[in-house]
Amino acid sequence: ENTNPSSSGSAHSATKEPAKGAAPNAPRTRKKRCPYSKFQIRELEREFFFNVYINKEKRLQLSRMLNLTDRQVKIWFQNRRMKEKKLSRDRLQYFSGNPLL
Amino acid sequence: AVMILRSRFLDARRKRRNFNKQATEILNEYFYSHLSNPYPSEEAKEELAKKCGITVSQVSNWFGNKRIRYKKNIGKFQEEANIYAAKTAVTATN
DNA sequence: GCATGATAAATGAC
DNA sequence: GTCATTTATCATGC
Repeated sequence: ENTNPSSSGSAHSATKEPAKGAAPNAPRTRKKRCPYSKFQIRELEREFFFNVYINKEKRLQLSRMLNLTDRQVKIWFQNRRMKEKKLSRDRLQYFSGNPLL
Repeated sequence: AVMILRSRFLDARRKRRNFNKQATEILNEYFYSHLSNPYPSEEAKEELAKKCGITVSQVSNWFGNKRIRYKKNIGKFQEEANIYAAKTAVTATN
């Protein structure tokens, strides 16, 4: 259910989207947000369960397996850590501010 | 009982509810009276959250959505912009 | 049928 | 690295 746009002809183009060498005035178009597939999420979550911080090696391995760039996996773990922190904050606020139990 | 509360908490997003009119009023007042820089500080967010009866995260979400949706279609918000501009102008003169 | 609140990718400040 | 944010997308309200 996820046709990755990064696989435009080659799945091994390592980590960059804008060509830096040629164009000096690069408009630097922001990469469009593309939701990840269920399979990609499952694998990312699985690794996140084992360690919130991922190694560089495992990161490269995961990125190849999921057809994502190394940068995308890194960003995903950063956002996932922020999500976990927010969930903890909301949990705390929810269970402390209300007279339940 | 705890499980019910917990499950309801976990998918709280799935069942979003609109803010009451008073809260939206307060948020819009702040937004249009700071239209040149609609970025409330952390303290301002906490105060808005308290006055609106919502969380700080909800205040951040509201301003994030409001900023981009306003920027994307200023014309659509022109009417309510004038309303709140007049409202804040009245309160400023009083 | 869009308006609206919350979340998911992606960027940039620091 | 964290973290506020931008942006698109999701899910719901009405």
